[in-house]
Amino acid sequence: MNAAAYSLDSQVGYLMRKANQRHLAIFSAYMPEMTPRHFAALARLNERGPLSQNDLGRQIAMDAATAKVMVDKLAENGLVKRSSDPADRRRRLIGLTPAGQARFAASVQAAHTITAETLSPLTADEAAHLTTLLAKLAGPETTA
Amino acid sequence: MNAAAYSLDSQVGYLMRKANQRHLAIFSAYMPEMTPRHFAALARLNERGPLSQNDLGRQIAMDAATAKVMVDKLAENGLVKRSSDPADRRRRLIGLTPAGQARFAASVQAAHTITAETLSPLTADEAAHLTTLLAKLAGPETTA
DNA sequence: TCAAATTTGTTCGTATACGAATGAAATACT
DNA sequence: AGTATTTCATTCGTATACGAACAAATTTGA
Repeated sequence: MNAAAYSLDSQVGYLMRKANQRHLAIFSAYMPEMTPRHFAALARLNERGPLSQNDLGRQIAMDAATAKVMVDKLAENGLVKRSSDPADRRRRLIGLTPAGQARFAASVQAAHTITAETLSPLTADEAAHLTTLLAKLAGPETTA
Repeated sequence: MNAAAYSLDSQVGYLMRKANQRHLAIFSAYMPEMTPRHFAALARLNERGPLSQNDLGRQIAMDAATAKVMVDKLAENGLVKRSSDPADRRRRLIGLTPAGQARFAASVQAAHTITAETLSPLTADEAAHLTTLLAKLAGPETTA
């Protein structure tokens, strides 16, 4: 491997960083009041119902410390509420409030637009293929 | 668009975040002494020769403030040196030191391994296709 | 030639992510 | 039952990214 032969612009890692940057810019344009992670949390809670804080974190690929900060913020904004789990006193069950459900429902449209806009340089076939390939790269789905 | 129909696990943004997370873990396992951005800077400088600080930042997709911090650190580690541009007194030309060149040369192998490991869930054809698609998503190449 | 606009690099503030260490509670194992 | 291990949530420290505002230098255009 010759050092001169290394092409930064064709490395997956670099391309993912750039593609993700572009995506984040699109996201923030269409959904300025939330980050992708916040939206992911709402989506997951909407999909699966109340989860413990750590569980929620795992199911949207973030560690416990990060999840805590995020849940704090969502709770501040009234989108989520914590209740204690009678079966396990360590746990704090996180669930959507009505406001949280409403916010999620109101944002789904924008989320679809964001995905579409992000994928807009690709044909429909290419977009579908990319999604499939990324899913393989991303690893298992934490379906728990 | 029904809210219930929204599938987080098939959104490009979410998949890219997860894929990137996995990639970062691999990177840090094979090249613990550097971040992907630091390596990108070395690669770019190796490829194109000395660049002004802001230019370097643009060519590896980071803003001026971030580039400054990174260049400071690379300079601390002796991988890069700043010289003033006689033609433009605002500019600080950033170039690889011999140590920087050596570090880059010594890391190229690991970089290839990182890319290969990141792409390991895919066949060779799939990997090539993914790279092509990501390049389209990432936008233009700042070839300047 | 000279005023206006742009570019360069810097600093500051803010948001974000995560590893590691901790104490409390639950579970596993013997 | 009782000890060891694991899990939950929290806190602290550290690294990172970027927008915005700024002064100095350069370029543009009248």
